[in-house]
Amino acid sequence: MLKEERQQLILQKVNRERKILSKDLSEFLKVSEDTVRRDLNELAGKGMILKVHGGALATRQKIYTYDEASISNLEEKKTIAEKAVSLIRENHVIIVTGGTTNFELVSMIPDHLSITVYTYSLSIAMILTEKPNVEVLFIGGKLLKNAQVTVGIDVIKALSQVHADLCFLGTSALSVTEGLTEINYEVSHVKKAMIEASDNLVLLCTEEKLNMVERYKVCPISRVGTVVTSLSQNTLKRKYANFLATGVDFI
Amino acid sequence: MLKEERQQLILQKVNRERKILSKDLSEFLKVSEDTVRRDLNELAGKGMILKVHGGALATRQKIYTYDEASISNLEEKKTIAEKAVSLIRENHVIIVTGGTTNFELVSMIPDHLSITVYTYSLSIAMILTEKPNVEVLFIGGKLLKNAQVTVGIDVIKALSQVHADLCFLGTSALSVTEGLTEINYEVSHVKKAMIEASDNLVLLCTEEKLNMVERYKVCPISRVGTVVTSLSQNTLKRKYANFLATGVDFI
DNA sequence: ACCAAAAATGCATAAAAACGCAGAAAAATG
DNA sequence: CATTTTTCTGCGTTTTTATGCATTTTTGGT
Repeated sequence: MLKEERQQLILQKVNRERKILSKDLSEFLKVSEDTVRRDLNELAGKGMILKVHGGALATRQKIYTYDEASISNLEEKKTIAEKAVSLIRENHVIIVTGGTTNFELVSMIPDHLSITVYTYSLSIAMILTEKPNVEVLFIGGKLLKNAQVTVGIDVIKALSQVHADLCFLGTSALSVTEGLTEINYEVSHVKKAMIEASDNLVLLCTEEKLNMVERYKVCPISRVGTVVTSLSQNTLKRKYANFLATGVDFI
Repeated sequence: MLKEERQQLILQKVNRERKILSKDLSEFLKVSEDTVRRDLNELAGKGMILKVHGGALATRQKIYTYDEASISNLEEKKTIAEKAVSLIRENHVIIVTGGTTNFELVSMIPDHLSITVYTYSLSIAMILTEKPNVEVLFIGGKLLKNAQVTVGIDVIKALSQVHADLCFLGTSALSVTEGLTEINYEVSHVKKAMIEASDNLVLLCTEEKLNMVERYKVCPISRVGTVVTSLSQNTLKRKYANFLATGVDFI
């Protein structure tokens, strides 16, 4: 690997994750920590990163992909993503919505895994360009500016032509009685279409979304195949027995 | 093999594979590494590649963020973008391809301007989410990972339903005899469809792309409405009279 | 203040680049 | 057409660069 190539990778990783350890870089790039340090020194010399003891920090503040430092409950979301990624099998066709939990999910897809991903989120698509064996199909339509996802009739029509094994939905709110609900009207329709297009529905759900209800209905809880949370089975039994009683698979 | 011929091959290979080793080039071209290095030095002198220890990298990198530091010929591109943005009128429907020059163009769209933009580039779409009065329609399809644009039959089909006032195309290569040509086969097809969908074709073209030819034909020069360069009319007359003779409007 | 981890330093080695040169080929010149 | 000049290319030599390892120094936490 060329030195500049390596430095580009470092820069990319630092800017994405806000911070990075020399040790991790050394392992990731398969070079000695010495070399990593030299690279970090050069990049820091150009002001492209901030070198600190043990690694480096990003200097750039404005980034368009998600900035992990600004994701709330990052650890919880990483736990969820880790569980969720284990549901994906070689050659699967999956649909992924937007949101920070799904962002962690696609970041964790291993390099060797060959799958096809449909998505309507710009940031998710960007991350996926780095996965060598993932075929990405972007669902076009009207761009919703705040969420950076496409919506509208074009999206629904495109989804009607799709057949996926799994659908990973970010969750706005989940309740036993109202099922899955959504803040945004247009997004609720797109999610319905995504569910229609998939054999199996997986919800990525942080604890704060449980027992919540939003304005627009997406689907009843019976339609959900699997809910992925960061909670242990014990905690679930203790605090969320009402969900377990619905028969939906919680992992 | 002619020197020029060899350098064309190098350029192609670098742009296609993003990086290349001198050693591999030497073997591939059946010349000494010395000669390869001399070629790389010449190309790097013209800013067409980035020469590094062990080989070379493409100057055209992925744009993840609005990181102006990594854009080559930034000033030239800003000049071009400034001229180009003045062609846009209130309520226009425009199509924009990818590339760094278009990136500058959309960045310069004033906040008050109400227009509709079709694009197939993730980075362009991301920038446009910041423009309050721009309606963005993203053209979905298979994602080309290095360029971060969508291609394929879905893109062509979607474009067949579009009617735009203006089409701003980034330019890979422009010559009087071969017209507009493109490095990537799939992109060449998408560009054809974009041209079909528009009343008026505008090329954003840095000087280094003039009198160059790539493998895949997009359209003859007669189909081009306006070419936007950073050059003055005087310079154009002096150095590029052959283009002016075609009757195409150069600004 | 002590200790483990991280960083700097010096050194060795291999790879790549630069340099100078020479011969062959191509282009220019009279 | 002959010959002079220029360009192109490869080779041997020297210089520079990149990288890892061993050793010493610094740092930050407890």
